[in-house]
Amino acid sequence: MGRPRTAKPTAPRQPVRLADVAERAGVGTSIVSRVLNEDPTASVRPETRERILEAARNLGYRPHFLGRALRATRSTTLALIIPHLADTVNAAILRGAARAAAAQGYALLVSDADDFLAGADAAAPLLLDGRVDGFLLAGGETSDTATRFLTDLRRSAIPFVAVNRRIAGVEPNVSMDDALGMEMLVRHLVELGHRRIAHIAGPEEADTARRRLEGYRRGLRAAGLRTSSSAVARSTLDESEGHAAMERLLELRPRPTAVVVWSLSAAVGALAAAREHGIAVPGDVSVAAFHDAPMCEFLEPSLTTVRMPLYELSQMAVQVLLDVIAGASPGNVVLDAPAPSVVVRRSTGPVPAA
Amino acid sequence: MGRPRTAKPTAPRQPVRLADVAERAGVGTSIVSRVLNEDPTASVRPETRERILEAARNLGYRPHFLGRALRATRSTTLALIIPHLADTVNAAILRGAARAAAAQGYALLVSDADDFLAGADAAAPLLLDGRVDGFLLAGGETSDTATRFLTDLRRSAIPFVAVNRRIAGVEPNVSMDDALGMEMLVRHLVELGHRRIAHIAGPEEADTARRRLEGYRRGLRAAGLRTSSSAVARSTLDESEGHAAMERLLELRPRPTAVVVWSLSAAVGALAAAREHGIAVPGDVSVAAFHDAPMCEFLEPSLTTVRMPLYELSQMAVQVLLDVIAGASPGNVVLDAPAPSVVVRRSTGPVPAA
DNA sequence: CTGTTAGCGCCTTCAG
DNA sequence: CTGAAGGCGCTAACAG
Repeated sequence: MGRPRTAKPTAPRQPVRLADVAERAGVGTSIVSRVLNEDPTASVRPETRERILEAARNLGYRPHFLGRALRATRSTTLALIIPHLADTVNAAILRGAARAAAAQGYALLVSDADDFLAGADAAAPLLLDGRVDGFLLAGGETSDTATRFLTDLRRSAIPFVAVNRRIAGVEPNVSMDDALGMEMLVRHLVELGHRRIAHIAGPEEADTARRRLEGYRRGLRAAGLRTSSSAVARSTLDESEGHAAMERLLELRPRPTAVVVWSLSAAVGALAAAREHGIAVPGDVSVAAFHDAPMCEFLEPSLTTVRMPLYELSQMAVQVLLDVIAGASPGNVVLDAPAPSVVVRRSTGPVPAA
Repeated sequence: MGRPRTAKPTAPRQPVRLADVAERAGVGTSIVSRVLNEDPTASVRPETRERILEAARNLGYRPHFLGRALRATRSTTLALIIPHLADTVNAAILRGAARAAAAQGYALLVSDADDFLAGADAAAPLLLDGRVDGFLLAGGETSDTATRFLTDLRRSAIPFVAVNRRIAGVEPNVSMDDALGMEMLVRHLVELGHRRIAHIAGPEEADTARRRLEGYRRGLRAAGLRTSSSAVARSTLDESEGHAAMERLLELRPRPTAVVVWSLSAAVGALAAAREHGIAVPGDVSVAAFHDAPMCEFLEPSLTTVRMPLYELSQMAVQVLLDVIAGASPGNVVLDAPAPSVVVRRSTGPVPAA
């Protein structure tokens, strides 16, 4: 009776369903549901409860995700849209988010921002149909497709949180004090006696890049240095662009005695450029970079950086997103702990004598 | 009538459902479904079809994922379990998988292997309940929890594919010829005249490490070098371990004139170790690493590597997984295109005179 | 204390 | 050519 149809090749789709447990325990499905979900409002005779639990155990029952999600109109799934997964920084964000989400019982869908937003027609719909309870938007770039996606997203009323990205009208967001981090790096150099401090900045469109540039300028002003004396070269995350930017800065006369770089990867390129041109680091020019990683210790020379609380950032973003999903309307969050810290290594030193 | 209950704070859960479209078009839900899904078996009066399409457009209808998935008992979702997301190699796998999955209309769930397998009690159940159509298992490590998870997985009959990981009984898997890549690296060094070629190998438990070690030995044998003369130091993916391993190798007498390293990150540490000990690369010792990345160009010295088809690997893995889901039983796949290629940079050179 | 019932949103026979 | 109805697996309201 349970499953007729002699031996048709059609296997039961779900090995064991709630109803199977109920039948086995000789009760109705609803108590089974309540017992298994530990519904506190329901009181069940200990004996029945035991029978149910045992039946479930024997049958190896596991609630079917889709059935439950459909019923609850909640998918317990979050999506992270993130660019440049190969970059350490973004990898850290992904890892933090995955962990935080898992800790709260949520699964995490990942989509490459470039693909996702570029092929907005193909990928985006995938996620916009109740598949996901909320979005984490990482990455600082603004593009047409990104904006279009945001419009869709807002219209769809799916909660979202921007991570490390402050864009007018995109709220809430969770970010760090990038400006402060950069300012601290500048201060470190100022304390070493540097006055001509240049900056390899990121693309204008990246708001993290803008905030770091601002921190750089603030650092100069705080030291009483005219920002007009500042030298800024643009780069992307690519090592090769950092390399090219550094070459431009090294041609300036008078030459800067220190360079702060907006990203680790660009700094790797910058170090190489100095080397190739016979410029000693830190003998002739000091170099410092934004964001820390294990690798920094092993570069030549080892690289002074400012370490930012990336992991906490991403944990916090998940938390805020879950709050939004729960109905809260938190404002923007700027993480202030742990504070950025300068990790001094060999790439920065006193101003050269000359 | 459509939605009574005056103005209760309960908003309609789904903005617009199939039924809404049907009502608007003045038809039944079933034709709407067929039209929207372009069911070829159904013939619909062009006029009705038009009315339906227009209604859907006007209302901004989008099929609800959970409803559809429940009905189809398919979630069009894949999960990737992957370790060390911060590592370039794994980032590449993730990216390839995300892209390939998206291209096929699948979403990709990501879970950190360490967390996932460690907290098998917490995270794993999340994915084992119809939430996911198949698993991609990346990473070469074998651990108790990993094995336990595999057992669960097999029992649950959810399709899976191992990526870049060959473990007895875990099939199908999609992998590359790591041994060949390593052998090519050794051959490159042999052609430069090296005879004392050492190896910084990965952990015994990592099967990629084992295969690379095997390739290293094969390379020596092919050159008529006694593998007994080989020197192998163990390391992990950490730069610091690569550093330590290199120091051990540099103490050997006679000292090796070349070192091939099982991973990029370990090689970064190895380069630093040589530098610190005043050993010139490639003047005194040549260094070459497995796997390529943009960064390699900018290290000091720039690093000779072998480039492996990681992107293709991961694309292929998705394809194979989808085949399995579709009912095929493909065997193990070893990717042979594009073939590994040695990228010669400055870290390898002729044998030192002495 | 426990069972019945009514859907969540969709697709798909089966009738008309 | 189109509509009505049933059910994917689960939970929650309402009866007993």
